Amino acid sequence: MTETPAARQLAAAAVDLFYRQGAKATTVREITQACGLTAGSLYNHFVSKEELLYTVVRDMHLGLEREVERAQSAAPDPTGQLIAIVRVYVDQHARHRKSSRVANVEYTLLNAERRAEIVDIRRRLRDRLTSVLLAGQATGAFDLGGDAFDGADRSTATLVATAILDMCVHVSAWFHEGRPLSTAELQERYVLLALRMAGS
Amino acid sequence: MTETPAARQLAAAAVDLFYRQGAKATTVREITQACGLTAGSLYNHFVSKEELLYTVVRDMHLGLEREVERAQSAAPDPTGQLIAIVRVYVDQHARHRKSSRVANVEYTLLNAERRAEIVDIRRRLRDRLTSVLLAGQATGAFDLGGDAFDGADRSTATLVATAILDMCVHVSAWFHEGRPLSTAELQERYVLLALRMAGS
DNA sequence: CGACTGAATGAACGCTTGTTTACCTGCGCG
DNA sequence: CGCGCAGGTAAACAAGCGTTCATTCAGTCG
Repeated sequence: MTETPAARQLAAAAVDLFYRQGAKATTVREITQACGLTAGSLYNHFVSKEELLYTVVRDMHLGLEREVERAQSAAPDPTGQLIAIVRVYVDQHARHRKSSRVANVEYTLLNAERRAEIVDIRRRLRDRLTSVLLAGQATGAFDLGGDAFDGADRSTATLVATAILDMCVHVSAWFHEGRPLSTAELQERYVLLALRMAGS
Repeated sequence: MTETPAARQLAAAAVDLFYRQGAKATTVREITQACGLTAGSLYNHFVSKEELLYTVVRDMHLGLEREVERAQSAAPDPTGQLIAIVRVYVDQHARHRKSSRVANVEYTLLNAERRAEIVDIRRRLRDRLTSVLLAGQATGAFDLGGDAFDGADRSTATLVATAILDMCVHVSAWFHEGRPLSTAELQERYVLLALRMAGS
């Protein structure tokens, strides 16, 4: 129920307002007014305000997952995959700062079914990094610092994965291009931090 | 305008609801109903709903700052101070999960003046860790991994401080005592991660 | 040309919101 | 003992909310 230019413009205006005020604090009238329309017009393009929020949140999560898959599959070993995943996360959350922030903060306001779908994508993304960390630990490329004699501790790997992703995701809360870092510089610094966290 | 038991009870109910639904999505009637009161009663204890949110957010931030100061001043050197700060952050965000999450997410909804006050506390907290990292780099205890020949790069230290705090703050989004980690175990794991990030 | 369609409109809907008001009540204290 | 008052109530308030609706209008196509 999307894909027309008008729908895209409404979604873009919504992202901007959601980012600045929060989704619940943003009214349908504000969104449509930003596009030079009146309130009722929104319902020619979205069945409800919640569906509009849903498409924004879902598109961002699916886009992120797609980029992560692409980058990871091009990397040869766990170290390269960790680097690739961190680069994609930082890039997405820095370059699409507003939609990323909205997606990460406001998805909790979706109804149970839709929220479950988003939570599932987020779990898949985290599990993907967890597996990379475990693979690297198995080859000796990483040292996750769990209890020494417990070779492949998945809960330790999950914890490190969570910490790495939390750090990357939060970039969307404060980053501004070129103040004082470029996106590329930020990527390289965060790659270094992630490698250190993994004990590389 | 706070400090009576009734005001505290209202604040506690508000934290719980804000945590689950967001502050803007929570109504005055829901908050008072949770305390067995009617809507009007809230105004015997708070001048507005926004002031209630403000006291919740401010109390959490001031409490965190107080604990950080206390822990840091008891530590002898930069390494000990970094460990102390991370322990406090993890402890507070794990043990007071709901109020921490509300404070970190919903402070953006406050009016300009109050938001500026909160942003200031957050900046002070981050600057404190930045200084610890710089001190540790000066003594050779840390290696922050900035450009090698630029001995005391404050922007690099700020970036590492931001990454460490973001990781700790986000604990409030997912932690549940004993699943599978206790607060104490989580503290030690995050201390290890932070030390690695600082190049200790 | 004339029928059809997608999209915008403005008015209205019913409901909920935060807040105010006028009134009531029970407890502590001079 | 009776008075004051902190703290409760129900009811009302205007404003604002998301959403619906009948209608209009501009293109498109056979």
